[in-house]
Amino acid sequence: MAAPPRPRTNRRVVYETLRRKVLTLELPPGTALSENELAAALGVSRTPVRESLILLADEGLVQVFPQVGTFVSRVDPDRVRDAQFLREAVELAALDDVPAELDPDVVAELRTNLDRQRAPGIDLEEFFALDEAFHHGLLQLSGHARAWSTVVSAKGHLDRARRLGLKEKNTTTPFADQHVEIFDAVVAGDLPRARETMRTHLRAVFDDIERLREHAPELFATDDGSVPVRRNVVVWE
Amino acid sequence: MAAPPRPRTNRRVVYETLRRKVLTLELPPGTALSENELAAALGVSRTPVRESLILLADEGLVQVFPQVGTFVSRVDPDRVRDAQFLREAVELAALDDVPAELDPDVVAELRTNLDRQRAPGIDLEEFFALDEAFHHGLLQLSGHARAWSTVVSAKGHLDRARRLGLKEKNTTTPFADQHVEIFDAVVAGDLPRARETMRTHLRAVFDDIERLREHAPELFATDDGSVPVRRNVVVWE
DNA sequence: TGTGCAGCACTGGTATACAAGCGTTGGTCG
DNA sequence: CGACCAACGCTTGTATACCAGTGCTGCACA
Repeated sequence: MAAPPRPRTNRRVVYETLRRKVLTLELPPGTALSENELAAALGVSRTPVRESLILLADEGLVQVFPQVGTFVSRVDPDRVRDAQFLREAVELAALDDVPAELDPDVVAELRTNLDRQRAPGIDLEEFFALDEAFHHGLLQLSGHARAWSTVVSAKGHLDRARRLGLKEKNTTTPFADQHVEIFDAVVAGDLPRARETMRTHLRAVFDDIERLREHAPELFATDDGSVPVRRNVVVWE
Repeated sequence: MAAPPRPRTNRRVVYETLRRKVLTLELPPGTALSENELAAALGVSRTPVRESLILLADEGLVQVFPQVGTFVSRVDPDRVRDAQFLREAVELAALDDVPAELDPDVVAELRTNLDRQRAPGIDLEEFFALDEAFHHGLLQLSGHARAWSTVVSAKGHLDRARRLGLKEKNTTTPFADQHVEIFDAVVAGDLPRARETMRTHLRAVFDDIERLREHAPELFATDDGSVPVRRNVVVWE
């Protein structure tokens, strides 16, 4: 038995906390993150905070400017495209490897998942969690579950764009329906339909970006090489 | 102009040094890495060393066992498979997006690259660098150059397996020939041949693994959950 | 009133000190 | 001779101190 021990170090806690807040937009793009302030707020020293920020910077979720500051990165449409390309490539390739005999446990899990996705008035974050689990489950069917973690690490910008899109639309129904269609096609062994529906499903994010850039341009990166700067603000003691 | 400043901090230097030594097998799988020893050897403090190790651990190139030690990870055949799957998915998907009109600059670069690959008695590490540049160039042709960095981060185990295979075979010619065939097919617009040759080319690594595991089992991971332990050794002062 | 410059507050990068835990090791006791 | 156990040395995790660099701020001066 090779149970991988995941010690709950402060670094892991801080990393997961910050990553969640960035992805859920609780920390909006452009927010200044001071290592000292974060450390004080989280009740730890700078060390675990700093090490977490380094990992987040490696994922592109934050940007570190030495001697200036650390900032939640703005959503970069180029990175969204890169992540979408990678994700689509992986998920379509996985569909090609789905065996004729499906793992019944995974199939059952996926059915339960899809039912929950269509619960009326579902919370947006809960839908996202189910969405992630659904796509992860599809990769499981093809025996490529472990490749999912790499995709997850790479698609931070993509996830933020999708959240922005869903918040604006305020409905998850079309996506849940597409999930059902993909699932049905996989179960039926209809590979071409599964591929085509998946491709359409994954490319939906592109429909939103341009409109979103008009609504909230401050959340998106520009290519003018500008960098954030510190601002002194009045503090009410 | 958005020139991304890449400050040459100690952390960056240490990270790149360690990563290179792990990938080139100069630091063989299983090697114990002491933060203190590395810091002393590299003439820096523990901080940049430690931060580099955290990044390498995130890539799976080293494993950190709290209060026990840090070790160069053994080549994990499962991870090799995962990375191969991801890489193949990305590179084949990129071939689908190659436009009819190729960027002449990139094409010229690729030609020069291929000539160098076939230089007699080429050094193995130089061949690897050209190999990487070749595949990166193919992604450039399809406009997905940035996705390469994600693939690079994910394929550390794969690269080490390929180096082991090439060291054993002691010839790079077949791979250079495959590169030429892929390139010719792309230039000729023969997508099916490009895809098929690429697939064969990328899957060659599987041919070696089983044989290598017999030759040098200590370089490969096992699934028995065993972890490295420290060994006190006699030192001749 | 406008302008320039010096100081200052804050940043992340690095070095160092301390804490907690594991595994060996060597001695002691049965 | 064998088994246990306590102490030690090394590990990584965390906290803290110091450093160089950056950009704002407010005063001095024209």
